[in-house]
Amino acid sequence: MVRVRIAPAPTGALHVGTARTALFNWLFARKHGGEFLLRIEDTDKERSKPEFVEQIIEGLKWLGLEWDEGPFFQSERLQVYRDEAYRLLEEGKAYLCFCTPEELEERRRQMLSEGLPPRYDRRCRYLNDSERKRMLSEGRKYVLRFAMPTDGETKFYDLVRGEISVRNEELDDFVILKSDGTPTYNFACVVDDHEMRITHVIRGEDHIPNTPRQIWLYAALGYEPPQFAHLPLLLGQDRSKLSKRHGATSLLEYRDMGILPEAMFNFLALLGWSPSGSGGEEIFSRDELIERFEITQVKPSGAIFNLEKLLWMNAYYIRQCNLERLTGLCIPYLRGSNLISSEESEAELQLARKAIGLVRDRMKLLSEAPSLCDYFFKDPIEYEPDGVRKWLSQDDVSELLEELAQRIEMLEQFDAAAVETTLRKLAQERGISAARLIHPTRLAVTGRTVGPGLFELMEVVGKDACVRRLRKCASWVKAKQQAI
RNA sequence: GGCCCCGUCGUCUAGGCUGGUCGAGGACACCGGUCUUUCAAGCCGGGAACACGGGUUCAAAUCCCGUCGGGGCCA
Repeated sequence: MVRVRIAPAPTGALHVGTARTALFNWLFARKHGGEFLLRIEDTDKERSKPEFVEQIIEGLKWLGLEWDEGPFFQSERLQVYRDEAYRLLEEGKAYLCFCTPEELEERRRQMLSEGLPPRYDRRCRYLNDSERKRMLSEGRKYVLRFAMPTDGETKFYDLVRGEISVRNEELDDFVILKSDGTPTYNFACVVDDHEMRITHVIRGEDHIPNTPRQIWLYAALGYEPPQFAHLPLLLGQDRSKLSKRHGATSLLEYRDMGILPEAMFNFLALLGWSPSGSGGEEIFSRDELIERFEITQVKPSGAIFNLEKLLWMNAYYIRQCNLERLTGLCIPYLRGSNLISSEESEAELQLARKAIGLVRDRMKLLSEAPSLCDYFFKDPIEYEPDGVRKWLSQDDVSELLEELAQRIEMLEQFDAAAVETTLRKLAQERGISAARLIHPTRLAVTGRTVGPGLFELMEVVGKDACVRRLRKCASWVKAKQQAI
């Protein structure tokens, strides 16, 4: 039975890179009918915060990555790590180290100055019993260090990269239990992955250097090691690891700016992986991704997080989205811009639905909803300067708009078709192109030069508002011309 | 600095294991055209890449070696 996990530290918001790792684990589990677990690595008391745990959970749920077991908290398992660490001590596979941070720092500096790599010199590994007893009786603080083999080579097979090997002399005797009794990352990770019966460790490439150490821990503890797969890192524009200085890195930030979860899911799945022999398709449903996902097809090289492409994909999913759901998703943004009241009425909802239906093709982010459809909810307060220059500066505009207002006011049946007929007829009578009337009308009604088809838009805005706006614009133009 | 990983259009990638079908395919972005009341969307078209050098081979994006470049980890 395949069992995988995501093990974030709650020391910050859920990073999109972590989300991508979670996604690949989830796909792998679903693909193989296995289980996906959530483990919170909160042994760092100082930096771990409950609100980050909440955010991790919220983010994973938003993306639709439901876990089968957990969340487990490392902070609740400290005794387990201690027991295992002391077991290694008894078996002679770990030892007490009394070196103080200051001593270590000094020796490190010295090694560096001698041109040597700064590694722990293992002096406490060779302490004899009486020396050790003396240190203990002096009440000196100690850590537990793992006794690494000093020669030979460690090899492992990575599902993404193939064989990876390191000479053991490169690895020093790392700490497994700190002086305060808390475990280090590598140790807690191995103990947990074993106990949680993890079969495949799928994580970021930044963990490759940890893997050989962990493999030795598995051996020393008598555990069966899992398979490893190291995913390429998500990169910023400059090809360094994606971080805050590249812009938004938190999954929830993307949610808040109006990315749809299915767009993020699809996008993230295609960073570092794509279905083999794909004929250029980019849009995949969850089920298709599960079906086609193959961990061994993951590309080993880093992938730049390309916001442009995410936005394109999001726009695609917005266009595909069911209108009812899309409207619901836009409501908070409309409310935030005071376009609809906090307890919206049925009428407001209906208007929002129609407005969103007309502007959705132009929307890349849900957060654009207010700026795209504010004129459905309130009269424009100004006109786009470019539009004014182009379409509202002719001498006859004021009169044309006034005339159109009058004719529209007379309409008994006010809908897109009627407005179109009325407008085109007026243009024809005056011997001008329809465009010469359409553009000023758009400006008058929406304040903008761009937007949905004018006639459908006017139908939604409504007769009274259209007439009022046309007249208001007509007099605005007149006043402006007289002022010159 | 040491170790490890990586290197196909600007970006995400297909192809690489199993060399010839690759005169390198798709997508985003960009440019042009089309549709059209505008902007989008759609459709059609365009420019744009196998990091470099050396092998192996009849034949290399694909296999081998080296160089360069980038990144990660440790400090």
